[in-house]
Amino acid sequence: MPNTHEFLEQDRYGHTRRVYLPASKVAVPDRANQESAYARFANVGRSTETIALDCYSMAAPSASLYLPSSVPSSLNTGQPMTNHGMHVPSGQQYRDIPEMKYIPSQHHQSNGHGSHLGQHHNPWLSPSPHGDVGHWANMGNMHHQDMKVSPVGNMDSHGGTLHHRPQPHHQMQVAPQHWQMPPLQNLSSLQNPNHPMQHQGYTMNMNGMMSPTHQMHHVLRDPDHDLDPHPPSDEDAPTSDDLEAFAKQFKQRRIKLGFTQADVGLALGTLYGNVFSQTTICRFEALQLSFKNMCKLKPLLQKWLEEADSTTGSPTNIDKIAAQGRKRKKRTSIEVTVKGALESHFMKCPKPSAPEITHLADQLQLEKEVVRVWFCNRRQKEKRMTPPGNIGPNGEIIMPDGNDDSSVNDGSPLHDSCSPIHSGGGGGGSPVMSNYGSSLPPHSMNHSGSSPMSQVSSLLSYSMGGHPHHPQLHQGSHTPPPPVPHHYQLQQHHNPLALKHSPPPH
DNA sequence: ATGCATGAGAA
DNA sequence: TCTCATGCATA
Repeated sequence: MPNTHEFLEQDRYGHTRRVYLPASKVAVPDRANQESAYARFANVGRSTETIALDCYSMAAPSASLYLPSSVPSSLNTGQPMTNHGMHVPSGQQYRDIPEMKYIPSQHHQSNGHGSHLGQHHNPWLSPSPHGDVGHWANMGNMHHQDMKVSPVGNMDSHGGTLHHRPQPHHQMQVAPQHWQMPPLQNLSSLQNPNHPMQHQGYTMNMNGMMSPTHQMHHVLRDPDHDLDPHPPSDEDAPTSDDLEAFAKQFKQRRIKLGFTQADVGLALGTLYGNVFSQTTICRFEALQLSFKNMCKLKPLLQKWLEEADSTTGSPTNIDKIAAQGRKRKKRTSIEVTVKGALESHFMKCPKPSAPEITHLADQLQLEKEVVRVWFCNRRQKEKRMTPPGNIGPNGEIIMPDGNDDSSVNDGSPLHDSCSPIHSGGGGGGSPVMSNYGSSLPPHSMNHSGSSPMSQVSSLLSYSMGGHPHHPQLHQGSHTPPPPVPHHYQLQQHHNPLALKHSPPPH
């Protein structure tokens, strides 16, 4: 194969595969902005809605009957769909680049960023059919009993009430968007429009919506049909590949059908009694959920997809649930520099003790709680983003640096105490995501002016000098990471190319 | 799409 | 007090 490049690709779950790409495809994507951790999926990237819009124009006519909330009125007017006038991120036009995922980095690093390092623990690795995963996966129907959010319970889970619309739902209201007025055709069969409380799903089980006629669809019979070319395992214990494939396909279908992530989340509630947020759907598509979580959601989404696929043209009663009002602590915005310090600290000690947290909080002038939560989230993020083991150029599995804290992500409890805040301890940090992302803004380095800043500075310098065992991309060797300037995470995702630009080992 | 937050359940 | 699933709010 003359003009073909061969790559070893490692999926986020740690599986490797060989990939051949025509040289012509091996080019730097012009979507340098691709920020998803899983940008490798052509469509799994940014601008979901943008894509949706673009795709919408291609959607079957019937799709218009659905008029998802995200579809601009122009559609109704029968105007051609173009990006004009829509919020299409500048210069970012969706193009169906089917295999952007194969654009490798210099180090066979196919993964946007996560690929680094190995972690012992990998929730993503082969789920045991009898383990959690199996449990979830086998839920088949996914009854609410297993869900935290029970059909009824979820109503108040946020301290709010469900406002559902008594009327026949054919107006997916997401907001007062009058332009979307799906035709009533068939509505009658959907449900009794007169049933004020047919809260589908909430007070009963899923299914409070599809008309029998719709349910009859064969699709329901054969879940795998046309969904996943992958074999059977799907329902029982999805493999990481299954999940990956499904997520990808799900997204594509969803988009083609013209639904937004939010639509889906709500529909799930309507259909099966479990409402999910846009966030969750988004994360599912981006494979940013835990393996177990993915397994849990998959059947639901699969079902939804089947329904949606089989009912195109007829309106589902996608009720929107009014945003619940609950007092939530206002989201604190942590300064970049401070974040850098936290990140730095995290590298050395992903699981600081209470006193350490307090100390840190003091230094950074943050609430202790904020710091605590930050670490929790950071750990969580780490788990989600960190693929299992890294695969070297030769295909061998690279384990995390011996030197470090294997506690991270190995499923076992993290070491409780990372050495105190003092330098020296060669980092037990975690091989974290593409810290190659972007370097800290210049200003974060110099000037140590006021309080937190000076503290930050010291923290920074500390970690820098101390060879943050920075982990990322040990591409294929155990060789100690090159002295990289503290690239705190800072948006690894925002610049996938950064990875590609990372200094070659040699 | 993602950062910070909440709350349930487990340790 | 942690992990985990999840979501509001926001970039």
